[in-house]
Amino acid sequence: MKKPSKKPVTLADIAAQAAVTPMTVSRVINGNGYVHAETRERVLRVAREMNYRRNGLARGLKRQRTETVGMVIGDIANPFAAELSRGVREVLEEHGYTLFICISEHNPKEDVQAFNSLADHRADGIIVATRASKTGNERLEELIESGVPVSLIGRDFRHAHADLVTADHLKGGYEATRHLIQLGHKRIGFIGVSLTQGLRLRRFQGYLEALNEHGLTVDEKLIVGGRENAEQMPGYSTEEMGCDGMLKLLELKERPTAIFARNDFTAMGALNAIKRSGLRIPEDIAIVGYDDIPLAAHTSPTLTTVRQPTREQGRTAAEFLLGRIEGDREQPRCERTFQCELVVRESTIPLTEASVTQTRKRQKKTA
Amino acid sequence: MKKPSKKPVTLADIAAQAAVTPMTVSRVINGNGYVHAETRERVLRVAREMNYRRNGLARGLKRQRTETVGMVIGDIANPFAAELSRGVREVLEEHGYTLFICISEHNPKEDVQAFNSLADHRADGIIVATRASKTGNERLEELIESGVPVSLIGRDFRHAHADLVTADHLKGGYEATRHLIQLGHKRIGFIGVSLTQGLRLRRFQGYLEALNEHGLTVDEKLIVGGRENAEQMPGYSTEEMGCDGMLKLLELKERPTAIFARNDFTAMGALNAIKRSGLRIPEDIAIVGYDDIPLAAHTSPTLTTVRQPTREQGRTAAEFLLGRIEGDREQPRCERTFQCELVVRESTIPLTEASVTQTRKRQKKTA
DNA sequence: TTCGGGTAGGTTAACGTTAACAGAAACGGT
DNA sequence: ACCGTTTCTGTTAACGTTAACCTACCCGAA
Repeated sequence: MKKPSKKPVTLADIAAQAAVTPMTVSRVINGNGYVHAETRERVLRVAREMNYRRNGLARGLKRQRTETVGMVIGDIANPFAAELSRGVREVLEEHGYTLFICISEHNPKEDVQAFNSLADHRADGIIVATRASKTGNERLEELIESGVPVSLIGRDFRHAHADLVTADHLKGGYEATRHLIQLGHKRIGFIGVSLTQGLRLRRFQGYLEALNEHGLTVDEKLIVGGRENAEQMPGYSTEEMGCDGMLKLLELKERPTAIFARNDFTAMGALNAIKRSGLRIPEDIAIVGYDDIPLAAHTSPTLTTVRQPTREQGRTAAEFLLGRIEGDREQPRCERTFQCELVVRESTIPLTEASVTQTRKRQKKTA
Repeated sequence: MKKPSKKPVTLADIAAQAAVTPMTVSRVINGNGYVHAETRERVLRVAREMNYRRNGLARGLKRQRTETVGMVIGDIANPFAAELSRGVREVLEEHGYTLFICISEHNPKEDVQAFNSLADHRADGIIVATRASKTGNERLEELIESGVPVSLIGRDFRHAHADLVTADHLKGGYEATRHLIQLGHKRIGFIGVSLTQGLRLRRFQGYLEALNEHGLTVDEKLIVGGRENAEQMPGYSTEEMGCDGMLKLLELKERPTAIFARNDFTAMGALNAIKRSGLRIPEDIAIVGYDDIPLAAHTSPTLTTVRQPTREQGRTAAEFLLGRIEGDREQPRCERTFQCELVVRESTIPLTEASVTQTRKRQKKTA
């Protein structure tokens, strides 16, 4: 006896069928208040039979919270973002919240739209993992000030009432670079930023700092790959950036002996460009990536990279957010910075005199 | 004069401030009905000053639609899913709909939860891009029958009132395999399924069909990699599956001369396992992947693979869904199957007698 | 002058749920 | 027998928005 019901079943429908008031049904569904065992059974049976589903809109409207959290991500295909979202979900689920994800495609306009959508639909809080932008930050500030709980991950933006989770990429970049320096490298290229825009990228600052502290001069020709408008270019992937950037570096008269790439995808692009040119890794050129994506352990050679505790960052951001949602929304900012860890694999080995000479020979051949 | 307002601003607040009724404010905000130009300006000014944001819950409750679409994805880090979601978003945005994404982590239970969350929050429709499962399909059927518009992508499940978009993976798998056969390969391995479970995977069926049609026997020893419970194993990535599977194949007395991998990640895992063992690609072992993810053009050697029109699938699914939402929800199923395309790159070349002998020699050395 | 139609706005009542309160019955202790 | 407490259920009034209906004015045509 199934009806091809058009309108969804409401509490009132169940109430009528079970000969009680909607309020009683509500109590049964939510399991609060006193309801006689017999009544409860009857109501539950009817609800099941009618295939009842609560109306989250009405419920949210009345209760002034939706038990829903929104997360804004720049790029859905990024394993880093994926891992973050797993951490977030783990925590939210434990507390009965649902996660809805919005994608901004690294576009500030879409960023703002995502914030608005989530705010309009009254998500109880928002986790933001997109890169900072002027318009985005402005809108975010308004939201925070209007009382929406916000938790930021790795976004270069601070607000007294928005929590913040980051990893220490300055140190991460520093240690990656120092690792190469300690292996004997003096000409270390960086792929993935333009010199003008790159200063906002912490890991790049770390690179510069390491060079300076070890008395190496920064050679602008060794810094390649950041197209200013790369983010607007659809389909211009970061591995392409790594490949293109590396090719540029290989054309130099004085080639770098080591590469620090902005992230693992860029590193993999560079890695393949190097192989394609007939040079060997790590003997001819060493390479360090960033993020330690799963694939980094499965390239050949496997990739030395910098790992950040990604899932933990997601978990922490979610915990901060829940603290704000269920506690004092006006409480001062919680902030936590995670440490990164250099993971040494096969793509970096000490630079020996032998390999240097060998490189010179090859260079002549190629030229 | 900013107030640290706790409660969000409502139409009534604006109405009071602008000396009109909430209804008039509603008309201004939504731009329908007659409102005097002066009044409109005044209301808009007040709304802006008070930083008004419509309450999507109340609005949705009253209008019985939220202009929101949910999409359920198995794995957020998958470039294929990412591209799908881009296509979906493109279309939705044109029509003023917002996309919320739920992740099921390839877990049927989470799948059902995602369906429920979206239905409870009254998304106007749901796009499902997760793998079929018993519980998932059951719940989906209930939803569809209760009138929720549903559009499926590549899910092995049919319903008279749910639209369906797929690519012809049977043919894709067939052509990938035939390509290898035409290159002269006779021992072609498949990585990524267990024989028992694999029959549901269309591309694997295509593989079997191609072998049969060309008079090659299917050797069970050449089919590896599908752990029955791989999906429940957290952190067991598909590239790991490719690597492990390949290692198993390399141990065989009679090694395959070509590999067809379930997807590009698996192929990359296999590719690196082969390199690590000292064999060459494609001379010693040829390899074909599936999906044509961006990285496939940047491995070394670049990867021969099967491309499916991913973004188009997303777009079509979204168009079907909107047709159902804005048109007749009971209309018969729309169905569209896209064709796949073999993309030949460097990882496959003709198998020559020379390379066969060479392989034999190497095999002796290794052994 | 009357009438039709466009313009400008207000009034009412829902959408589905639940917080808050209220009434009544049942129970246990003195 | 009486009173306080626990159990069970019902009533009312919101939450914020908008569809539907209604009133009133103004303007030009008949």
